[in-house]
Amino acid sequence: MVSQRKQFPFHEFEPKWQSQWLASGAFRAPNPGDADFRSAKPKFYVLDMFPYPSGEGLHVGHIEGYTATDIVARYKRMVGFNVLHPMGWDAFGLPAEQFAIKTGQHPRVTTERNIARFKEQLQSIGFSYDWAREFSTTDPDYFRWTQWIFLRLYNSWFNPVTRKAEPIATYPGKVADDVRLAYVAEMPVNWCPALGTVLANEEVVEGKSEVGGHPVERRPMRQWMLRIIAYAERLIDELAELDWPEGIKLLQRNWIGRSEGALVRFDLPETKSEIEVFTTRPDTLFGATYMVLSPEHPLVSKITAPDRASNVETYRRQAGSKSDLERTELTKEKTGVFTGAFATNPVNGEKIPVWIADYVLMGYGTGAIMAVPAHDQRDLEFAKKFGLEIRQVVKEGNAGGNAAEPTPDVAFTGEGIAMNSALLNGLPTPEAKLRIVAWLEQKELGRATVSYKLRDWLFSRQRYWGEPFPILWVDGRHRALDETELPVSQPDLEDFKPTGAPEGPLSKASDWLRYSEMARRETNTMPQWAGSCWYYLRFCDPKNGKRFVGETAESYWMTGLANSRGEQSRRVGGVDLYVGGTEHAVLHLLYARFWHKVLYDLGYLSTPEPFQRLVNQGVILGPDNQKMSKSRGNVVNPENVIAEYGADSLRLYEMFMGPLEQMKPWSMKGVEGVYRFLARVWRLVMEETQEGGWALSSDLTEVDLTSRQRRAAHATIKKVTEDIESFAFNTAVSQMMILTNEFVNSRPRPVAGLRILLPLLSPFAPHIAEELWARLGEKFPGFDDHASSQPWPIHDEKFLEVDEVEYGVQVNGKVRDRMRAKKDASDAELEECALAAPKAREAVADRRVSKIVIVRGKLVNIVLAK
RNA sequence: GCUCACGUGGCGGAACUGGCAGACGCGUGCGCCUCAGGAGCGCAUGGGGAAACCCUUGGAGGUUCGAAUCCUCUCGUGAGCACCA
Repeated sequence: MVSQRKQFPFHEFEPKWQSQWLASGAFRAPNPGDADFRSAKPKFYVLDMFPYPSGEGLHVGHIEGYTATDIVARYKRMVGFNVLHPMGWDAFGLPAEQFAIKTGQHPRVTTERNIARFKEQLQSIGFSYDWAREFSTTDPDYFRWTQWIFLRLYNSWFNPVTRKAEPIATYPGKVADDVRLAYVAEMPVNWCPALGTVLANEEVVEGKSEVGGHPVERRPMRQWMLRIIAYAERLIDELAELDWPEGIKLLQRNWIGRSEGALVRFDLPETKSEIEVFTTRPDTLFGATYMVLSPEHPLVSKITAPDRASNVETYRRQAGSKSDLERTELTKEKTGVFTGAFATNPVNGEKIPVWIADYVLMGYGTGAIMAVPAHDQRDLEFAKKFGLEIRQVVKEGNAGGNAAEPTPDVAFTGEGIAMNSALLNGLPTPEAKLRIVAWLEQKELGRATVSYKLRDWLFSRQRYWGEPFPILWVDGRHRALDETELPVSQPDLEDFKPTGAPEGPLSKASDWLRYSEMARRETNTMPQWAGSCWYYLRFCDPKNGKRFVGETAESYWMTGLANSRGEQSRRVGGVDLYVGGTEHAVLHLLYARFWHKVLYDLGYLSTPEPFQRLVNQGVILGPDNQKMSKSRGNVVNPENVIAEYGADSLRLYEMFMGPLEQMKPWSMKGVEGVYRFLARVWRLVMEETQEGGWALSSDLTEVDLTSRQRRAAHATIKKVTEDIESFAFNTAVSQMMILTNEFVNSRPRPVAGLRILLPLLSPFAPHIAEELWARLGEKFPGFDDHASSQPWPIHDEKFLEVDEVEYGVQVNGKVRDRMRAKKDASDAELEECALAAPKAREAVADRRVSKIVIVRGKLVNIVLAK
């Protein structure tokens, strides 16, 4: 295609301004202590979820969120804030490592190349980042502190009394290793043979790896874990204070999965053992007719009767070899085997059989349940299959109501009235729960408790391209390296292939591995999430060589938010605005909160939460309304859009498409639409010369705005300001279009209008705003400095007022006519005027008017009698 | 299955706290300008109807002087969870 002459020379001025901003350090954010730091200004920390620099380059989805934050950053600077708006790279991760395995090229090389490309692309869009704060999670100066934070976790425990992390030295018990926040455990984990590594629960989706979709199996292994469960309660409770979308809060709450219930002890006299179960329905204890242990339950071999041992062993082996996928797919039919053991139901002394079945999961509760088939669907299915007793102990309805016939296929799981339950009979479920728990506690057979779905965070990976653990192994015991030995860098390797064993690729570097005669290094590395758990802190003070973040910098940027009017708001967290996709709802956003709370508890931070306000951008679909993917061939490349329409058009279009949070399809026609708008703005100021160049328009004059223009201008100031504050960028753009259309045909064209429009436009389309501002400066005074360093315009309500308002005239709620009325017309005048409107009179005809509703400035509704 | 979110023209979407539905943009039609236009400018554009007028925010009810907005049910789409005891 022959390149068409562009409607305005963006390809000249966009790169020009980009390099000028870069050269002048226009968006540098001074820290407290710097010579140019202005302490009187309020601060604003606006952060993007930093990207993984993939080989694909920047995606239009990245740009949507980044444009939104850039608009806010630029706007906040113009209203007088110190703005921290940084960017960096989350560069440890699988793709670079897999590329290395294929090509033998060191991941560092690929990573550096990708970072360079990403950076160039971001700069070509004119984002106002303070590039002096840039870092990558793979920089030794950065991951040194990631390792340091790991040591804080390793050297801390969660004190249940204070509900806080404390240094391990304060632990009163004997075995510190039992309570460390970072600990080693031998347990069944998600092993992905294809990736040669284990994965966290959060990284496994429907039995497959989130990355690549490879099958994942369960396999017992020795792994590093982080004790995130200790924080489950605070992670739920403290969500309440955050300005996050309710949907994300809900996702986190559900993921953490708090449920209240009771622990109940069942004795097995024959083997002198006891089984503890968790139940949310202690009120149904009288209906417990059997028990089920998870196949992995440690008590299984102890209690199994000799004549059952081989059956049980076979079943355990089968269950153990099943992948998660198989185990969930085979859910239609319940399976299980009887252990031959009997337990005593503590409430009635009955002997009930103990089974094992894979529908009971070791990972939740105690790995054992009491089965109440009448009131639990799964127990019912199991009981029916194996012919176990079903006993109804709750009836539907209120006290005195009839007992519903137990249906054969559907268990009654709702609340109701206890029956067949001795001391509970006649009690409604909530009271029955309290009563039985009190009874159990008194007899020391059980107690009220809270259980969570959240598992501890599996924190080690068998990979090369990640942070090595600052840990040594001596005689089979782990020991922390001293802080002074950080960072621990990966050894150089020729071969990055996973070993397929828990040792991982680092074990191939024998020199590196051998720390001393006795000590060997830990060969696992940290998961990719480690680096993103605290990067927002490092941005406050990225060059600090003495501390992970300097205290002054941290307390300045992470506390003391003020809104645009300088008012302090209630706050708990540090980053004032955090924008990114929903895909991190239960991963990064949960992990980062956890680390942050630990560091806060240990006294390193000033706030208990990392992100005060979170906004999710919606997914951008391809033009065909499908998810963008290479295989569908519907991926929009931002570089092409910039070449064709310019960076300002790209930015503006992404904001104009629709609400930020919403999913929406791409449309090249839509890009052309905003491109035409920017061309119209350009021609407001410039006109074409005979020679085909551009010169200031001869229509431009220093005349007053007409009252209509002034009203439009002030309405635009108001709307754009409010819309930026409320993230309604699409309607802000609409309003600027309206204002521009007001000036298009005005001759002479008042320069004063541009003094308002260009600053409003500059956060959205900074290049054209700067260029036109500079061009106007050649002839008109007052256009000194830059558009982006202008104070934000302030609207004046008095210019918005009109003398006459158009009213809708309704009869019985239907618009029949319209009328004009003075803005301060009295109610009586409005009524009279409405009744006189011809079409309204026709609609009223000879019927009686019962009342007239007046909505000032809007409408008059004539209500007729029935 | 459970939980949550969302359904408005041919399309993306507007509509403050219940107050004139369809702003703005795309597309389309007609006209102007032009050597030319995938440029620009003007007018029109929810549907039906010649018109008066009627209909219209997924569907059905309800509350209200008045509902896209609130309530109940229902259908559809999307997301998350999924044997969680």
